[in-house]
Amino acid sequence: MRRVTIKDVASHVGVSYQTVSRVINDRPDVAPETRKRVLQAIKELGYQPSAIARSLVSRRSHTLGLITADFSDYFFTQVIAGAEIAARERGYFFILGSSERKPEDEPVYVRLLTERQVEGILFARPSTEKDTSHIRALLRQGVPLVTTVYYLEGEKLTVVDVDNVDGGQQATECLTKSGHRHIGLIKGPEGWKSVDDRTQGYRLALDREGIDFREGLIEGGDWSEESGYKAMKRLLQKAPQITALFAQNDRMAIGAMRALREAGRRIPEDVAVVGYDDIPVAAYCEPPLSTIRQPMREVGRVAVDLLLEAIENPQAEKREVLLKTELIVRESSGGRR
Amino acid sequence: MRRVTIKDVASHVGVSYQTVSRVINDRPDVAPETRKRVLQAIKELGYQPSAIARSLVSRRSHTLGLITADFSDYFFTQVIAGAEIAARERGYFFILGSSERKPEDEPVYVRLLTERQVEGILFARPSTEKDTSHIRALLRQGVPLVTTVYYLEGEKLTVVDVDNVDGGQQATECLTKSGHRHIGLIKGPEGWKSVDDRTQGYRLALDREGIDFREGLIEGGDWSEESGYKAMKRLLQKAPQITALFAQNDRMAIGAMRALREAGRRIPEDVAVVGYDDIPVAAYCEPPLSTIRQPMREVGRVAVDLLLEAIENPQAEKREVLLKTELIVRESSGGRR
DNA sequence: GTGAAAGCGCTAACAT
DNA sequence: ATGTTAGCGCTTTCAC
Repeated sequence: MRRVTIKDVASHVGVSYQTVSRVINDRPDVAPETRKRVLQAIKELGYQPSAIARSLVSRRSHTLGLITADFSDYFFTQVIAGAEIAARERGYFFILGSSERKPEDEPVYVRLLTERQVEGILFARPSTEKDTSHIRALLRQGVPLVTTVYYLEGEKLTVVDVDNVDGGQQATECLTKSGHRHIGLIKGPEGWKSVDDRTQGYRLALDREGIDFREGLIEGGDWSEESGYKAMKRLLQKAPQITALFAQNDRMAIGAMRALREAGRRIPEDVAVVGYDDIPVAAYCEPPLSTIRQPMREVGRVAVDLLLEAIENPQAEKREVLLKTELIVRESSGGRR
Repeated sequence: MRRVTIKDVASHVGVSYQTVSRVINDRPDVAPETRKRVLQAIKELGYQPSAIARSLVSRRSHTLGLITADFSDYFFTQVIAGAEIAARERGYFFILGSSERKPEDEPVYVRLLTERQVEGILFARPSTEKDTSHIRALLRQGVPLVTTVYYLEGEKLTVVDVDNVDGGQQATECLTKSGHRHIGLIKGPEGWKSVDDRTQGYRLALDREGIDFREGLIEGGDWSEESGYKAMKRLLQKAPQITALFAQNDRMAIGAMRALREAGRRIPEDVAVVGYDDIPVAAYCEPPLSTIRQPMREVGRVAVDLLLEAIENPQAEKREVLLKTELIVRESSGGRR
């Protein structure tokens, strides 16, 4: 069962196959009558042009590579959704090259992606890579490249990120403004820039109120509910005086709220809580979780815009785009005290 | 900045480019010394074979198409993650062809996918399509095709699904076994086979205990927390006697639990609740949610296995594979009454 | 063991 | 307006 090719169409109509090419590419120089017959034959034979053959000659694959690490992560999943839609609107497709659970394989996927002639690569994963030489190699080769929330030391990259300093500050201010002075912090894992940024925002908000930044009020988790739960337990142990908590993502906030309930602390009366992300369940937690909403899909969309821009104009200046967050006040943060 | 081709390598070494081809394809007939020099040149020049050119001549793209509808859906996201890993292990890549929010565009993406010479297509989306003619066309053309949880009337498909009848029965039995006789049901949206199946399981479990199946205990949602919340409110209105609830996914269960709390019903003392999916937050709800765990990643993995099987052997018999669910008992379902 | 020739399906110049 | 020639980067005969 051979595929129908341009030549089959041509001989069926009785013209040269180049004429068929003209028709499918909507070129002007072809008689209306001929065009009609060609179109008819295309339909009859069920002809579909081969994108591969086209790519070979045009040297444009209209394909983008996507490197991701974790499909369970709500943030990146949404980024990918936004990116996918944006790419499709512009006539591009994504090839999936995830490296879930095996960051050490990433260089391999990147190579496979470039072998497939992707015109650019989007890195939609956190900055937890050890080996970055393959990325530097890409940069040297001039492969268009955009990352989301991922920076590379000593290299200028085009990255789309969320203003996490501001976000962390918004979250914390929501608490300080209610009069809280002992505000616990549950950080995300080491090595994430967003963690450092949100922490800095936390610090700025405290400073503004003249509250000391104290390590004793800080614990860390790995973004999971369970880690938030455990961090909160430790925090309750070492800093029982806290009256508020900023958890750097909603999942940890939810785990922390469970620990608080188990410890008999009421939310928000005894301990006010603010999360980060605004995942769908946040509004239905007990109590509904105040949080910071991030424009995740927008991140993906902008990333694709910049990637296509870089493809069009490879020597364009690399730049960093920061998107704003929004504070969503629900019940867990309490009112004014 | 031209790409380095096989010919560049050849002339650099001083051999014909066919010899280089032999080396990169690990063919035997090449002198060890020549091979070494070629390999050396490949490294020096940074040569990468063009997968596109290779595909053109070999007529194998080693690419699979992925049709999906919603990256926010935990189930399908996990299926995709499992599928992606399985595909990569077998040397295949996925091209993303989602049709999020625009099911009417699906035929277009399918066409674009086949133009890209995908060797097979995985449909990882629910069965809510109106227009199915493009899928029937694919079937007629003999394009290898596997779906997850999607059936097509009047066509024999290879589909990987979860045994939702059994799952619904497990969920409901967990409630009947505790002595509940007035068990409410919050269904997912119309048109989903999983909804019908879970409902049938609910019915079977009731039958087994000699409990009447009553429409008055049933409400429907759209899978979201909010819809579960509203459905529960309606249910409380029309069937205040219920002492238990089976919500067909966790997100609706979480919404329902909020409605129950607001109505002053304790969980599980007044109303026991069981969900479906075992999403990550389920264990950290208030109270922790009993639920049915589905082997989502396994679904993706098996789907890819079957797809590659169909590619190898196009006339292989189509078949349906049903994976088992697992009841996860936490607090929301209560103990024995 | 290696090279020459042909061709995968298509586009793009150049003829006519 | 249409056909001819060449070539994209590679694999695969078939010679030598």
